[in-house]
Amino acid sequence: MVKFKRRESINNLSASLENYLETIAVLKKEKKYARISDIAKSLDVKNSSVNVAINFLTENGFVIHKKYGYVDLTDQGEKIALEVQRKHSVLYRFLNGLLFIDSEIANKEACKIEHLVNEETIHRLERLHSLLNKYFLTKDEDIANLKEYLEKREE
Amino acid sequence: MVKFKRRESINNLSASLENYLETIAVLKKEKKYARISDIAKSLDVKNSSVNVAINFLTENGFVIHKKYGYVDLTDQGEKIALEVQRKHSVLYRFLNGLLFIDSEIANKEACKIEHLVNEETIHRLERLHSLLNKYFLTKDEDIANLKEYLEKREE
DNA sequence: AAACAATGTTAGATTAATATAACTTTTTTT
DNA sequence: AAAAAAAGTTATATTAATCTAACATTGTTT
Repeated sequence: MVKFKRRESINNLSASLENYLETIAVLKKEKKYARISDIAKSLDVKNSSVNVAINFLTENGFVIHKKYGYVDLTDQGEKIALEVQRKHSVLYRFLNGLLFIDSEIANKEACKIEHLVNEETIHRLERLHSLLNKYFLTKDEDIANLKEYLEKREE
Repeated sequence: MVKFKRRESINNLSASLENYLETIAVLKKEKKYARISDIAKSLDVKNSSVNVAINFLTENGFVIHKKYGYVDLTDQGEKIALEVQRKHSVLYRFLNGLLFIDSEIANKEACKIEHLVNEETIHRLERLHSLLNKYFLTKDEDIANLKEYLEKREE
């Protein structure tokens, strides 16, 4: 059994630990609570792995968890979960809604990128997307043309 | 001493191993050859770490290296190095040249993202960038306006 | 060519993240 | 309420990637 330690990423948490927080937030929204096994199922890892991570997150003030009980986020944990969710959402919408990347792939890529880009980058990506939507993609025709252009390979 | 194994990422190589290949390609372009210690310096890791990685890459046909000699890429290794370099370049130009992210940060983010996005995503990002350059960012004024818009926080 | 410096290699240790397997607690079923 | 199932916990093992430290080889200087 190895203890987790803090690492890179904005809040000093590893991608893996950020994922645990994000997943707890999603589960809480979906079913009002998050159990160890729910988290394990969502992330496709074993209960024991979740346990180790949750112990670390508990000891460091990101989640609340007493033995055999539900897992909850502290304010600090929730703040990070929300930040990661926002990054995911902006990235997903950019990839799927503007670049027309297949939704499953867009989701997977967003999942990975969300842990390693700065908030400022996300902000500017979001601004670019909304600027284009507002001024250059007002008609269905514009959108169809963009899609066609992006998919083209030759030239 | 632990053996490397193949993992995710397009070509089935981990981000770390892709980085070694990319670095070798860069060094070869810069100084015509790549030594273990050059690679270590570039990646800010120790010689011994480079050695372990290079042994794995040699055994699996990505690089050529005999004891105490220079490191070279096989065709297979070079192919991957070029792909990663292309991803880096598209990502960097998008982040720095279109989103106006500070060049050092843009470079760091490109370095991380380059190992986990599909070629198709890179292609579309490049197409979007060149489309915008061609039709909507022809005057210096347009570019300045975009920069201002992207940086804005309110509203 | 001997001495020294630089570079490269190897073995073993460490870290983060995961898994397996045995065990405990809680929940559900009968 | 006893038995069975489900969920949670713990210890130990494994993997990728790195490090330290000892050692070997090569290159450079005198």
